[in-house]
Amino acid sequence: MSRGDSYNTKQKDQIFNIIKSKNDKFTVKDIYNELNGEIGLTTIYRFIDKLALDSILSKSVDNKNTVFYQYLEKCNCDNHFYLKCDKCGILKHIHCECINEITSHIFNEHNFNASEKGIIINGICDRCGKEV
Amino acid sequence: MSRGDSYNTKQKDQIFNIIKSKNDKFTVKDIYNELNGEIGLTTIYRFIDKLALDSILSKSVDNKNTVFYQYLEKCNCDNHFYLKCDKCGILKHIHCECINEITSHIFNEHNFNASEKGIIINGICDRCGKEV
DNA sequence: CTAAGTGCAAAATGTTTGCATACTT
DNA sequence: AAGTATGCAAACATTTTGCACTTAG
Repeated sequence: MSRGDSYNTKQKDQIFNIIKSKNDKFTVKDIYNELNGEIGLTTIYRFIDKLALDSILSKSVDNKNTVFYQYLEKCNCDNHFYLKCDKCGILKHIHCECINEITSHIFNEHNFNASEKGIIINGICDRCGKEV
Repeated sequence: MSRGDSYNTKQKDQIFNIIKSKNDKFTVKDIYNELNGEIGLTTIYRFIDKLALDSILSKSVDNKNTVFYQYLEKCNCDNHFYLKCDKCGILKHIHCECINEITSHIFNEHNFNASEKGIIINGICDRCGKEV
């Protein structure tokens, strides 16, 4: 299981299992709490940092300066991308052919490789759009 | 000049002028330093927070947990969007008709309003793609 | 056996808050 | 005059580091 680390440990497995179980955003503290302090904060920081660096997690800040993460599930298909809400930060996983056109246009015309970690398009999600 | 604040002050003007002069990302400290401590850190935090909340600035964290901002210049044209590099965080302002198709597709088919603050598409920029 | 990972306590950093003062309208 | 904004110092929270110890390969 390539996760950017070299040795497999009980701690990494536990942390990764919790992460996989989340389809919403979470913080380092969330993981720590869910483990009832079984695993040291430092370890969680170190491991999550790696996952984010490997683009297995996305990393953001909200307006209260809370740093949060979200699991980017790798799926087999190539035709997928994410919609990310500027307000609540949620990431929505979308399957659609349309992404191929977008990607190649942007690559050819604008010299930008948008495909590496999956495209994330920012905006305002359904739910937040209804508020205010 | 609508900037999400109510009273106009010398400090806000000074801060906003510096921000407008930057076409690259910056941190709160950067602004503070550029002012040689003329304006208190607290004031800068408070004002920049508002600008970010009003989507006049984009806000992100890098892998070293440094929070940085970038000025989202409003231009008159509707056909513009941003490409944001996942590595260096730079935001590139792009004019292209293509964005209209993308936006309306995503809105109609995926129920997501991507137009509110200008689309930001994440990926790997030209320069960073060549490194590694 | 060696390299890598863990976790504590301490240090460093970044951000927010309370409050008295000053400025805008 | 009333409502905001400022800036300092202090409080707070988050993240990183050093180090001795444990575990994986």
